[in-house]
This record gives sequence, structure tokens and C-alpha cells, in this order.
Amino acid sequence: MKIRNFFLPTLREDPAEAETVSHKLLLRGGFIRKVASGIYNFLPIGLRTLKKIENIVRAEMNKAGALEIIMPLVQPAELWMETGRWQAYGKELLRFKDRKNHDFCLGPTHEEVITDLVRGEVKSYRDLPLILYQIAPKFRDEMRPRFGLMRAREFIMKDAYSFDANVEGLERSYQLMYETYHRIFEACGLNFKAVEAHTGAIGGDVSHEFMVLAETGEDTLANCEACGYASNVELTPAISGEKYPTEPRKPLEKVHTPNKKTARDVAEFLGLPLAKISKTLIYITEDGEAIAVVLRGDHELNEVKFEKALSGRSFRPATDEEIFSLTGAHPGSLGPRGLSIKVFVDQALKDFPNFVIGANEDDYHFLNANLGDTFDPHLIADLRKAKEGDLCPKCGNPLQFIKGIEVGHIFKLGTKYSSAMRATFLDRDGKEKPFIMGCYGIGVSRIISAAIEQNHDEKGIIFPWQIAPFHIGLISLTKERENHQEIYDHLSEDWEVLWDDRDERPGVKFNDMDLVGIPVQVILGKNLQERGEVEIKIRKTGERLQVSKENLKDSIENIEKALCQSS
RNA sequence: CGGGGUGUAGCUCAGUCUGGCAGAGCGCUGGCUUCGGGAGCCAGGGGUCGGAGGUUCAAAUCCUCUCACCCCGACCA
Repeated sequence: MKIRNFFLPTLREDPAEAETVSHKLLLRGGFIRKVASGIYNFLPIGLRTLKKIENIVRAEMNKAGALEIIMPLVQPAELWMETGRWQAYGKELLRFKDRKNHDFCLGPTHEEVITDLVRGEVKSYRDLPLILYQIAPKFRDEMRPRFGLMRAREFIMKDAYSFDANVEGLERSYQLMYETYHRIFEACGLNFKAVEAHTGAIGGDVSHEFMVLAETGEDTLANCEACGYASNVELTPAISGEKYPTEPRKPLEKVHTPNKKTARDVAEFLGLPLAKISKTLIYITEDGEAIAVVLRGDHELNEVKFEKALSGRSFRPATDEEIFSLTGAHPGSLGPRGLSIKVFVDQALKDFPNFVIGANEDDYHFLNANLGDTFDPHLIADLRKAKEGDLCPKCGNPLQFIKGIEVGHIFKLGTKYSSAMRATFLDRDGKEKPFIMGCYGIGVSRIISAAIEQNHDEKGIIFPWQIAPFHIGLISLTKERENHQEIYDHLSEDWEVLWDDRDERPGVKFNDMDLVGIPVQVILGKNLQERGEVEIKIRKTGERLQVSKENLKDSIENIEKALCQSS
């Protein structure tokens, strides 16, 4: 492709609307343009990258025996009512009416549609297992779209759904997809990790997330180098390596702590370590019950664990007014002693001697609180987030905490949707049974952002070879066009080449080529005419080599191999 | 939805406090020179100052309402 015939509107300056690296570079490199918040045009070079990823995903899914289909973005409310998600899904589900006043929504996911399809067509265990997938736009009306393609409202997703006759079949399908996902992300040249994850709104019990490792990731992963255990931190059991000293229980002592609101303030004021100051949080469940949660001052509540402790009931923080009427104090002086509501205590406080609690009286705390003596909790459980220093739940070695971007998520759904929608088949024993389902998502457009977050420098993007919009950027610095055309044709036999044939200054061409992240640059300068040599620059390393025209293809082949191996 | 911020040329932004001719750099068009890391000079084109209403002799600037976008939080594949 000659740039003269291409559409590549690059920007010299960072657009004001972008904050993160990938968002800035996607706009500057002419990959995307915004249409509305969280809604983007893909320009030619952006679409090329998207298609590269799609094709890798498609090839691996097909290899695994999955069958590609396309389902509609617009879906009727009736299907969503069958599973109850028309009510349950919340405002992310964009609902509207057609001209006949019938309710519809834009599909944020396709469990209902696929289950409806399969229940109508598949009647026998003989037709199972079946894995269907699509690569198609999704719409989720995110309350806060951000970071360009990272969290868009309209985005491209690969979603696959498996149908099996029994749990053993689901296990096989799940495992197949787990392995396929590894192959997909490897084939994309990404540095990633599969972790145990929370199932969220899709439902089901077991799930894994696939995380692209990048410092700017929104998720935190706990990783054990010793045994390979890895989980999303919202799921990681908090296992401390700390041993509490056996210390005699001292008598409870009320102290004046004027205007000391945070655990940190109180610790400083009392001259005690932060860990010794407990904090009490008040939450209200969806059915209106107030619950107090007590944690060590240096620990944070894990909301996923808390929700499990509430048997899945959702909750919200209590307002200051509610807190005052429940405890008689304001936040900053709350404690578990003497409360009439249920008290949940994080297990880190078990056997923790003589800690500080709020007195439920403004500006007062108690020293030397002890579980059992000072108050009796209704529940002692693992409620806090795992943190630096905690131990691997599998092997007991210290965990590492790293940041990641979620690009894939696989779930075992079981019969959640098939039962609700009465999607059944006749099994070998002649009995009617609901399909055992799994679902498997990949954020195809998000991968572009994740790849850039993981692979860039101050000059721009450094695409992995496998998903680069072009393999070779050919830069003409002199006017001998016929010679250059010949090299362009020659390279195009084996690779996708973007030829900068513009009448621009060299600096402009170099900077644009660096910006858009094409892995190999071939620079045609004076040496071509004088000595028959061209220069190759490797975008990732900055390495430059002079090679003769004759050796050009061999050199690039070697570079290609090296780039594909290292990533 | 709560808190904060920004809307002025295609892009980045100044001008708004203290009302008085609509600005700069980059990009764009034409010309001359330049040509291995975002060139120089000359000449040009380009604006409902986000929108509506109000105050005023006069509004980008002050007031009211409204819309859009960005950031933080809550939420989430």
C-alpha cells in the first residue's frame, strides 16, 4: 500500500480527549476517531489491525471445532424476560422501542439469543457437543466509558457458547477453550496470564480471565512464581504470613481521640502501628439489612468476598445519617461494641490481641479490644483484599501482585440459561435434559489497546509482528521511484508493505512510521544508488543494518523469525 | 449518579478575572528554496467563540438555563 493512496491522518500532538498511552497513540496514529463517548470509527490502519486479531481468533476457534455464526445486535425484550435479565441487567442494557412500540435492546452479550437458537434446532444428545461463536459488535451502555477502545460502549467481541449433554462434556469444552485461548493470545504475540476469576453478571461458578500484563492495567493479579497459581485479586484468599504474639489481654480502656477520623490519624495520635487500629464499615444490603464489617486498619474490604458472605445479596455503603442513627456516632469513631446490627469480622482479627476500636461516640476510641471479650461477631471470615506479603493459597510461598488488562473471560454456565429458557435435548436414556452450557468471550477491539499498553515507547506503538497492520514500512528518501517500486513489488510478494512514497521531509516519514508501530522499516536512501544497499531498522530494538538488495528478503525473514519468537 | 474540569480555526491552545476590531503555533492552498529524524521565506484560505435566553451603547468575556466531552469515584466483559 502506498501512503499516497491510503488514508492515514496522523496527529503531531496528543489529542486533548486522551489520557492513556494507547488511547493517545490510537488517535495520533490514525487508527480510530471518536464519534461519541465510547463509540469510535475504525480507520483503515485500525481496521487492518482489528482484522489481524479477528483472523487469529477465527483460525484458532475453527481449529478447535467451533462454528462461526452471526447473531443480531438488536434483540427482542421477550428473550431477556425469559431469563429475568430484562429486569436484572440494569442500565448497561440499552433498551428502546420499535415503531410498533415493542421493546428491544442492543445486545451486550448473547446468551439469550444463542440459547433460543439452539433450543429450536438441537434435540438430541447425538448433536452434542456444539460450540458456536461470532465475532461481532456488542453494545454496553457503560456508565463511564474510558481510555478509547479499552472500555468502549460499542466494541468488537468474540463470544462463543458451548452446549454439552453433561458436566463431563462441559469440562471438556471448557478445557478446550482454555487451551484455545492460550494459543490465541500466544499467536497475537502478547505477554499474558490466565487467572482464576469472579463470575460477575454472566453467572455460573467457575471462570478464568486472560490478562495482558501491563502496568496500566485496571485489574490486579496475584501470582505465585513458585507453583504457578494465579488469580484476580478480587478472588484471592488472603493468607497472611504474620504470627501474632501471645500477649495477655489487657482491660478495655476508653481514650479521647479528638478529630481523629481515619485509622491512620488514630494510629499516629496514639503512637500505635496502623494494623492495631481496626476500622468498622457499615453497609446496607439490597433488602435493607444493616451490617457492620470490622477490618484491621491496614487492610481493605474485598467486596466480592463480602457479597459471598451475604449469600450474594448486593449492598451499598450506609449514608452518614443512617450510620449515626444505627451507632450514635459519625464515621471515624465507629466500632463493633454494643451494636444491635450484625457484625462481620475479618479473620485477620482472630487471635489479634489488644486492638483499637471506635467507641460509637464521636471523638472516642477503646484501647485493648479483644474478639470474644469486647464483642462477639456473627461471622468471622476472609473478607479483606489480599496484599503484598500474603502467601499463596496453594503452596504457601509469597505472592507477587501485578497489573493486567482483561482481554478474555471463560465461564462454566451450567444450566442457568438452558433451564430458564427450557432449552432441552433428549439424552441417551430418553430423558429430556437442559443443555449444560459454557460461554467464552474475547475483547477483540480491546486487544488492540492492551497490545499498545504493553508494547510502546516514547516514539509510538511497537506492534507484535503477528497483529501489526503492516509488516514492513518502506521509506523512500530519494526520488528514484522506479528502483523503489521494484523493491516495493519484491517485498510485497511475501509481506504486507506500507510504502511512504510521499513528498515529505525525512523526519516526517520516520516519525510517522515509528508512531504507527510497523515492526520492520526498510529505508531507501542514497546508498541504494551508490552501493545497491538499503537500511533495515527494527522498530522494537532500534537496531539498524545495511544490507544489499539481494540479501534484503533473507534478512527480513530472519528478523521476522526473531520477532515472532521473542514475543 | 456524586465530585472536579474543559468547550474559541482541521489539531494544540492563548484571549474570559478587569466587556470595546477574532488571535498564535502546527496543519491546509499557491510559489521559491530546502531534503537522513516533525524545514525556511513570501502570499493565501479557514470561525454560528458548544447551544438558547438575558443584561448592556457594546458580550468569546457578565447572568440564567442547557448540551457535549474529559478526569476521579461508585459499577462492570
